[in-house]
Amino acid sequence: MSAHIDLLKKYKLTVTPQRLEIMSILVANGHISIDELYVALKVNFPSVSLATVYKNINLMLEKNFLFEVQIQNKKNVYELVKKEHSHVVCTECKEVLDIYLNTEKLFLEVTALSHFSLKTSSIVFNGICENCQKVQVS
Amino acid sequence: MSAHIDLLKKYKLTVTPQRLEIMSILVANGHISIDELYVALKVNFPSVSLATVYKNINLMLEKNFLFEVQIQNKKNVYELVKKEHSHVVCTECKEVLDIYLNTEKLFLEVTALSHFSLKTSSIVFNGICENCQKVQVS
DNA sequence: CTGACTGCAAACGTTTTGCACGGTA
DNA sequence: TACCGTGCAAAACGTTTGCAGTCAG
Repeated sequence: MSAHIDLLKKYKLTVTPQRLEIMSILVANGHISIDELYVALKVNFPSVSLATVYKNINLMLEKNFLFEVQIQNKKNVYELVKKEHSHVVCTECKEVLDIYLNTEKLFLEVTALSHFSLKTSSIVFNGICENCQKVQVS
Repeated sequence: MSAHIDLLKKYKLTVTPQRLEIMSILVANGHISIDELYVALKVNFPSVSLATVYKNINLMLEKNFLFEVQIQNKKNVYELVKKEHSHVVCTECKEVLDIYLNTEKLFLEVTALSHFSLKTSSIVFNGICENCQKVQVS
């Protein structure tokens, strides 16, 4: 897809087949861990190395092309940078959901309390998703 | 301090000199990384091993005696479990501040949007603290 | 053609493990 | 005394690095 090519160029990243595949996998999955990405990449690039995955992830993080989400009791996951948002994680099945909150008031409150000049936030809620709630009842 | 002894017992942790010292360090520092804790422990226990630090931290996390705070571009820090709260981190000097927010409305909003049964939240704000703001201006 | 990316293997830092010894209850 | 914790050394694990060959621009 040429949209992927344009996006890579916009972020000053050389276009390689591996990178395009990484992008497709990210778009398809939303969030993905290093391991999962490596396994998924192997489908079409059987000889890809883990070093390549790490090098790309790190480069993409530096260029602010990717965002890293840290989750309790779970490996970090990575997603394409988009509008700032929060995450909800199921402690049972580990599913990660994007959630768009209006954090304006929260930022004001924290600024007033801390006197920090705030830049970003990392907000993760932990709970049990609808599906896993049903499983527990039955 | 016997309060520390009682607290360890409450969490079903055997009382040892090393653990009491870990608690004192935690109380004195608020939040601390593994390395910092190891260095601080060595002051009074020069022969303490890093393995002991890890074993204690992991045990205390399991017993919900300690809480792990994950911070972007910084090593994890650990704190004694207390009332749920959020954190503000200075991206310059890496200072970590506790902050008590009323997150009730936020929980309701997220519940409505996600249909998760929420348990906990992990909220970290990143910005520049008062001191570092002054430094930048001058 | 030049610089950047890939894949491999080795190196590195962090965390975990097994074991013998010593301390706690 | 029986169990648990400590310290040491080795092992395991995840991540990074250097290099030679290849690809992108």
